[in-house]
Amino acid sequence: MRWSETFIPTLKEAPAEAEILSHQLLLRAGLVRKLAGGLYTFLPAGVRVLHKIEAIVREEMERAGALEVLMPAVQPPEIWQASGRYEQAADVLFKVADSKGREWLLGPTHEEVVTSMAAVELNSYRQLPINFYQVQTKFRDEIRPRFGLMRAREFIMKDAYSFDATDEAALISYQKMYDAYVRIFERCGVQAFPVEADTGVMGGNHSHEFMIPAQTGESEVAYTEDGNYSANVEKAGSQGPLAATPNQCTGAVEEFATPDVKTIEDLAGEPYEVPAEAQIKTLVFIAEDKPVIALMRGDDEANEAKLAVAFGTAIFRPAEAEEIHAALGAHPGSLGAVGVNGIPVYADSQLKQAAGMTTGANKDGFHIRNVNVARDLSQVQFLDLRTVREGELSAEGQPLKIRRAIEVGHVFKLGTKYSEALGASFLDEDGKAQAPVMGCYGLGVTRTLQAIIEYSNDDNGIVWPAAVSPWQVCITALDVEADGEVMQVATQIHEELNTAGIDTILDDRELRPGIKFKDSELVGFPVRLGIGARSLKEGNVEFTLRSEGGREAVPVSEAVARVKAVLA
RNA sequence: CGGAGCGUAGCACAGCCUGGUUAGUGCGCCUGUUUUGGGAACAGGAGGUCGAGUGUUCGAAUCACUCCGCUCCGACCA
Repeated sequence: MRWSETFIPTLKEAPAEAEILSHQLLLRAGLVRKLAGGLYTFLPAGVRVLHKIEAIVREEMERAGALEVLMPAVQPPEIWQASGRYEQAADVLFKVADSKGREWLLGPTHEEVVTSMAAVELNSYRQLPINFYQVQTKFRDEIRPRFGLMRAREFIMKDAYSFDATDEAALISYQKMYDAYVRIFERCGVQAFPVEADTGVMGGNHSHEFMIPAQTGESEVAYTEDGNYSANVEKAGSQGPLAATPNQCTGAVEEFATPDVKTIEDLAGEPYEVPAEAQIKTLVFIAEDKPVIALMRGDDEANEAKLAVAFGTAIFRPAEAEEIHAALGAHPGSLGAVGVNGIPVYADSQLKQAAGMTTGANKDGFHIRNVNVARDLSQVQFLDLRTVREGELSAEGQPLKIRRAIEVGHVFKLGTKYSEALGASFLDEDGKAQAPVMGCYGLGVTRTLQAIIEYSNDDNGIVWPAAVSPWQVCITALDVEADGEVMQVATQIHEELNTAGIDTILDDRELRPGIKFKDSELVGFPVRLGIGARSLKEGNVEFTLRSEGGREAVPVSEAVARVKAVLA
C-alpha cells in the first residue's frame, strides 16, 4: 500500500473531546472518527488493526475447538423476558420499534440467542461438548459512554458459549477458553493478566477477568506481589482489616445522647472518641422493593458486588431518608439493628465476634454502646461484605496491593441458568433429560484495540506490537521523484517485503521529511526504513525500530532480510 | 438521573463580562514562488446559519429563557 493511496488523516493537535491518551492517539493517528457519543467510524488504518486482532482471536478460538457462528444483533424481547434479564438489564438495553410498533432489542450479549438455538438443535449428549463463538457488534445503552472505544454504545465483541453434559466437562471447556485468552493477549503483544472475578448472584468460583494494567482503567484489582493472588476488588477477600475489632465486653447495652452526630467521624471525634473500628455502620437498602439492612464495621466500606450476592439480587439501591425513617423510626446518623424485627439483616463477618461496639439507637440523636453482636443481635446472617484495602493480608499472608486496570476479557462458568430458563435440554446416556451446563466467554475487541494503545505508547505516539500494527513496516521515501533512485529502491524493497508477506506501507507523499517521520511515529509502525539520497550514496537505508528509536545504516541489499529477522 | 464546564471555519482557540463596522488568530486546506533529512518561508485565496429556537433591543456571537449536543465528576456498568 502507498500512503498517498490510502487515507490516514493524522492530527497535529488532540481534539478537545478526547481526555485520555489512548483516545487522543486513536484520533490523532487517524484510526477512528466520532459520529456521536460512543459511536465511532473506523478509518482504513483502524480497520486493519481491528481485523488483525480479530484474526488472532479467531485462530485461537478455532485452536480451542470453538465453532464460529453469527447471530442476529436484533433480538426479540421475549427471550430476554424468559431469562429474566429484560428487567435486570433494562437500563442498558437498546429498544427499538419496527414500523408496526413491535418492540425489538439490539443485543448487548447473546446468551439468550445461543441458548434458544441450543434448545432446538442440541438433543443428545453425543453432540456435547460444543462451543459456539462469534465476532459481533454489540449494543449497550451506556448511561455515560466515555473514553472513546473503552465504553462505547456500539462495540465489537467476541463472545463464545460452551455447552457441556456435566459440571466437570464444563470446567474443561472453561479452562480451554482461559488458556485461549492467555494466548490471544500474548499474541496481541499486551500484558493481560487473569484475575478472579465476581460471579454475581449465581455464585461459584469460576470466573476470571483479563486485565490490562492502566492508570485510566475503570476496574480495580487487588493482588499480591508474589503473583499467587489477584482478584477484582469486587471479589477480593483478605484476612481482615489491620485494626482489630473489639471482642471483650460484658457491660449491658446502654443508650447515650449524641446530638449532632451524623457520621462515623463525628462519633470518633470529640467528645465521644469511639474509634471507627468499634462502631457498627448500619446501611439500609431497598432490594426488590423491600428494605434490607447491611452492617459493616465503622471503618469498612461495603462492597456492592458482595451485597448483591448477600441479597440474592442485583436490583437494589440505597434507601431514601424517608424510607429509612419508615422502616427504623430514625434518620441516617442514628441507625442501628439492635431490636430490629421483620427486616433481613446481613452483617459483615468481621462483626461476628464483635463486642463492646457502638451503634445507632434508632432514635434521632441517640446511640447505644456495649453492643455485643452475638448477644444483642438476633437473626443476623454473617457474610463477607467488605471491600479490601491495600496492605491487608491475603489468605496466604501476603500484603495486598491495589491497582487500576482495563477489563478486556471475561470468562464465566454459567451453570444451567440459561439452559433451564430457555428450555434447552439433551438426553444423557441413560435417556434422561438434562440441562446442559453452559459457560460464556467475552472479549472486547474494540476495547482491546484501545487498551493496547493505552498500554503501548510514548511521547511521539503509538508503539504498535508488530502483530496488530496496521502495517508492520513503513518505508519513508525522502525524495518521491518518480524515476529517481530513492523511489526505485523504495519501490523495490516495498515489493519484496509484500511478497514476503510483510505488511508494508510506502510513504510516497510529497511532504517534507519531518512530517513523514512524525507521522510514522504517531501512527506507530514497529519498523521504519528511511530511504533518502544521503544514505543511499553510501549504499544504505536507515533502519529504525519504533520501540527503540535511533537509526541504523543497513545496506540496501540486506534491508529485506533485516526486516524479516526482526519481525520473525 | 444529580453536579460542573463547554458549544464561534476541518482542528485548537480568542472575542461574550461592558450589545454597535465586513467575526478574528494559529494549524490544516487551495494556487504560486523559494525551500527540501525532524511538523519550512513568503505572497495570494477558499472556508462561518457564531449549536438550534424564542424573547429583550433601533441593533445580538455578546443579554434572558427553552431545547439539543459534547466533556468531566458522581450515581450506574449484562
